[in-house]
Amino acid sequence: MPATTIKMIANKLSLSVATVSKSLADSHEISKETKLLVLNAARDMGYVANPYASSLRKGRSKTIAIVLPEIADSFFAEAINGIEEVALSHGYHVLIYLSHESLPREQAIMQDFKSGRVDGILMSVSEETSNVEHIKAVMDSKIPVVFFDRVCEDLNTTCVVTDDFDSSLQATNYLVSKSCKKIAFVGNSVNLSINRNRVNGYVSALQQNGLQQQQNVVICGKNQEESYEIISNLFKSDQKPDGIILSVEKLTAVLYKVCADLHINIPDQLKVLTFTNFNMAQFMSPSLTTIKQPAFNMGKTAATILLKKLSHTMAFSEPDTIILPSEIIFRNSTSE
Amino acid sequence: MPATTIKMIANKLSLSVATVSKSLADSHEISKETKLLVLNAARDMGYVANPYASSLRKGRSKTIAIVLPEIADSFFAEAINGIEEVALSHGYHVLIYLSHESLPREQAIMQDFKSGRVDGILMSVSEETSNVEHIKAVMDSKIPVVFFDRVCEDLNTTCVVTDDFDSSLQATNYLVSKSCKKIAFVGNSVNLSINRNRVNGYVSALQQNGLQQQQNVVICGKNQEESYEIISNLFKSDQKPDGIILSVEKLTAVLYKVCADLHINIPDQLKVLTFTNFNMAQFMSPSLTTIKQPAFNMGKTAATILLKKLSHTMAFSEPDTIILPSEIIFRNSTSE
DNA sequence: TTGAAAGCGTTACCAT
DNA sequence: ATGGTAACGCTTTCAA
Repeated sequence: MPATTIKMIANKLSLSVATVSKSLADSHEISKETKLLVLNAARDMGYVANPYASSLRKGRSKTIAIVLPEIADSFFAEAINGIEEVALSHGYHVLIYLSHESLPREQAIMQDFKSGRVDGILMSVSEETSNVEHIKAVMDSKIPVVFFDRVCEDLNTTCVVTDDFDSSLQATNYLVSKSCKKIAFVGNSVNLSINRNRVNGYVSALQQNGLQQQQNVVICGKNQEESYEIISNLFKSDQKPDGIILSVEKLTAVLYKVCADLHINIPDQLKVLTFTNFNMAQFMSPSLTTIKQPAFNMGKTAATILLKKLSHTMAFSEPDTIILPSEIIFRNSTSE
Repeated sequence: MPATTIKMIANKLSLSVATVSKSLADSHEISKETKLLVLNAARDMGYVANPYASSLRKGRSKTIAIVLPEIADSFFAEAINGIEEVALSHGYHVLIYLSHESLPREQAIMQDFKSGRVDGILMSVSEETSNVEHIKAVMDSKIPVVFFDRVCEDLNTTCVVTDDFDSSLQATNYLVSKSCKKIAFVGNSVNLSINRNRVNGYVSALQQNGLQQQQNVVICGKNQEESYEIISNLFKSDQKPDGIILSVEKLTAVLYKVCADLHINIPDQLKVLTFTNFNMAQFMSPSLTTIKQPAFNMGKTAATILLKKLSHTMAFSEPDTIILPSEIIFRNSTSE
């Protein structure tokens, strides 16, 4: 059964394709009666417009892309939910691309976008993304990009972020108030502004408390095994921490495992908190103190802004940073 | 900067568009020298083919759709990973659609596919999907559908599932061996074959152990709050269970909360296990016994089969059921 | 080996 | 209010 086309409807009703097309678009040039006729025929014949013909002709696709480092992370999963909700309600389709934290992969993905496949892009950059030429190139070809969470601050477009510096500062201060003296910060490399902000918040808090000598920023490994080694070595050094801030959700499992294996009691010997959205944190053993990002809302906000740019009710590259607050949820991993 | 077209390359090289098009497609009709010329020019000019023009002309889009109930579930997130890997490596693009467990929404999504937007569909049906006409209609329009996890068995196409019946049976037997006498099964409505299989496995195990009188299948609510009520009422009835099998990842948090609130000790007073992929189960309190589906592999397998159908190396609607085994991981929530 | 031209299904301009 | 037709950028057939 081949798809119904405008031409087939036109033939059936002895109308021109132009008239049918305009009727379907609910143009005011067309009489009420004709419109009704066309709409009914279209319904009866199961007509659905060919999006490729339409996109080709109109020069836009009603499609946006989400480019993410990964998906098995509760933050990104929730963010996609928010994005999808907005996209759907505006009749947009969503293509998803995973960079898997690889710059070459991200570059290849962006290269494809020069084709005009998507009208706009929502993006959280990969861990390796220090060079941003591939992103700039796409923006130069007039395709708006809105960053969320992992942003490129120097790229002159809208960024939707959370208050990483403040959260990190507040979290560190909290650990200090719980009498931690040697607090380590474990995260990804500081390529990304998000990580720099978190590290800076941590460092500032240490300074405020005269603990700058104890500063200890640890970069985790490429995989769970490497991270396990790195973290477990932490406890064998003379820098042995009594508090840890994790900047990566996945490290939580690793750290809990290290502690189990080395018989380190949380929170007695070590206080732990994690940047994560993960809603079962409350049922972990011990329950995990978290800095919870407004993931759904960040996705929703970023998508709303992108669509606003696409509808030209907002300047193409209006640079702007929107900060949605995270929430620190205190649980047992930080209180004895 | 408008996108480069074949025509622009043709003009620059004083060649015809036909020649350029064939060169880019690496056709044997074209001489080595010309090809090289074209390829270099294309590279220099930053040419990327317009996918909409190409799709319109060729009648296929090199795009597939994933239709899912939700994304904030570790199973689906992992499955998407598997799908994306296969799609990418074959040059396919992935559109994502969330039904949010709503049949009307799923119907609207499927309706759109009649447009030819995608070449094929990977699908896990919504909770409400008892009527499957909308899916049949798409299949009738020659767009292959491959189901994974939440399948429609009577729809005459390939399904990728896990051994739900066996896992459920084995899990139930295990609880019996741990001296549970009143085992409840809490899940979604039995619309879906996946849920029926799990329930049937549970019932069979009860029968094998002469416990059929204690059969107790509970349908959870639409949201966390409703589920909380339903589950907490369970413990106030005379059917008060000493073992629970959860068929839905999200219910784990709810059940743990109920137990905390009602001061029910897991595993002493109640043994619990959950169908989930969730990799932090080992760090929950108590650590959670899980039936872990091969999510990544299921996604990968389903995608591979779909692409095989698309490349016509496999019959369009070759019905087949591929069963990948789940793994039961025994932890403290089921052993005192 | 290369090129001209038709056509994919739609939209939009210009007539009528 | 309706219709003819060109054009979007590409692929493919056929001719040179």
